[in-house]
Amino acid sequence: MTNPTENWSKLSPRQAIELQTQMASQVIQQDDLPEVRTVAGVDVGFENRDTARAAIVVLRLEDLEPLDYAIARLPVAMPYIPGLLSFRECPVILEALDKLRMQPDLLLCDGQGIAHPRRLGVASHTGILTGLPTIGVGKSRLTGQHGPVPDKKGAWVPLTDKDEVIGAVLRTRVGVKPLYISPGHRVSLPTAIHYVMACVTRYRLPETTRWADGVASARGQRWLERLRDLTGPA
DNA sequence: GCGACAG
DNA sequence: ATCTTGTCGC
Repeated sequence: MTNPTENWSKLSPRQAIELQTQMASQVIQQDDLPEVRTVAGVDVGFENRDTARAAIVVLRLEDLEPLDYAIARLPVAMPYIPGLLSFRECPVILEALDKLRMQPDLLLCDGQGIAHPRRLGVASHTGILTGLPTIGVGKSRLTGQHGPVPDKKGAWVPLTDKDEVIGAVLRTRVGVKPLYISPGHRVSLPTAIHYVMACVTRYRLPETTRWADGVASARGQRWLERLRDLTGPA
């Protein structure tokens, strides 16, 4: 009854776009976050055409060990339209966040933050809705342009739109496609890059995303067993 | 009008 | 996102 997303399914694409433009003005692109002790990753998977499943896993930043997790399922209310992803995924993401026993200091989302046509990708939108500091971690580009990224771990080049820097294209591992990092909410670009790299070990994706991906995906049972083991049930 | 287009 | 096994390469 107080869920800000409950009427989204009635929005036309044009109304959704208008709402994005409006909400984008609330995004804070500067650092405004507490001392980060825990980082969470969130991902949304689809069990079928009309059921979304969100998985969130909270890790201790220090050693990247899982501390808590939550899973939520919800009927899909909107189709996938490039640029309007958050209207499809935010409802179930909020549901999963509610179930967590421990709120994270920072949240890494699949997809873009401000690297979006109206500067309100799913990470920024989630940040505005929850107040949490967020970072967008995209596996591919939505908008913006960039030059070649040096093939060295940690190397990055700016992602720009006109004269504005909207993110970074970051090489998290040699020999693989780079990631598209952008501030979601209450985090600057340098800080976003910093924390993403702090969560990267030997894989392309940060551990936060790897855990969330594993659990949200169809073959998530395997990951769940490990989680229950490390964090306890629920 | 013609492409591009997160998950 | 999802449908899906093996396979090429560092």
